[in-house]
Amino acid sequence: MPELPEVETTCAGIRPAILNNQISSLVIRNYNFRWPIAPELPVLIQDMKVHEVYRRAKYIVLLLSQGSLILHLGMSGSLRVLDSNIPLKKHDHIDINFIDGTCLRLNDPRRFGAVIYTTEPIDQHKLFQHLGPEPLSQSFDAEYLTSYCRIKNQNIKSVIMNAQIVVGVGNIYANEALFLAGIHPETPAKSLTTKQASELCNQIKLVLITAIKQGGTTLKDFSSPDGKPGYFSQQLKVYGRKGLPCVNCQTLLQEVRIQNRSTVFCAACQRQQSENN
DNA sequence: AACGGCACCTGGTCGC
DNA sequence: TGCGACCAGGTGCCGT
Repeated sequence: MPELPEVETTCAGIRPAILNNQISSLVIRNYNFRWPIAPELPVLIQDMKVHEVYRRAKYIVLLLSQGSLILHLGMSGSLRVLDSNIPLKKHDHIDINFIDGTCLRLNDPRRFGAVIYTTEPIDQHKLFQHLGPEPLSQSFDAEYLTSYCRIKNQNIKSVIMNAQIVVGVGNIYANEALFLAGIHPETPAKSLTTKQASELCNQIKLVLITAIKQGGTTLKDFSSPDGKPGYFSQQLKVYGRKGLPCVNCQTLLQEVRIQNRSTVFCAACQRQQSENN
């Protein structure tokens, strides 16, 4: 479910309810996430105040009075802000309760997500220290992307999905950005022209910004913390459209698997390059 | 060192 | 209708 725009939407949705709020209790109904949740976590964060709520890559970070709580939604996680007396749904595994009666409830059917407490500075945490720049930051630009393309023996899709190079570009938006930039996903990164890298960089930013404005992409059952769906799915041009006509040229869209992920493209609009730069 | 593939889970869909 | 096979938005880690 959640790629960067979904996490951003979630972050913005929960912030007003929990910023400067004080945690009264933590209820864990299932400890078995990607990494087992520390049994002492409720004691550790009880009575702490939330001083900041922000996103880094696809992680949501709650900066507390002491230390930070790191949340990751994995493939199927979602957070809702509600009253703590609202009945539980299936897979509601964790409640963070606040003194004003607010409850931040984590639902995650597949439990690929994570809940981690750390007292380290976030950037030094093991999960964060090798992360590349944010795609919407100025440090992610054509020159930067080109420099990585030159040294990687991989196709371009794998490069833009590599979190050490740039964070937050998941499968859906990788597919979309490559289509919008007119680049075949299997193009060797090394053969990208400067112009193509520049176009790709711009389209990655554009598609993410557009999706954030629309509240993310609703596939299956993603919804933001207030329960509203995202509307970006209506604008997907290639993802999930294998065999359907290209929105530009009507050529039937093809699918290949890259790193075992569904990769849909238009063979006419995204031609493999035969000549190098 | 760098890369490809696996693993972690549940649930939805598709074909028989 | 039922059952099994297969697929899904992420990503750290393992083996090669």
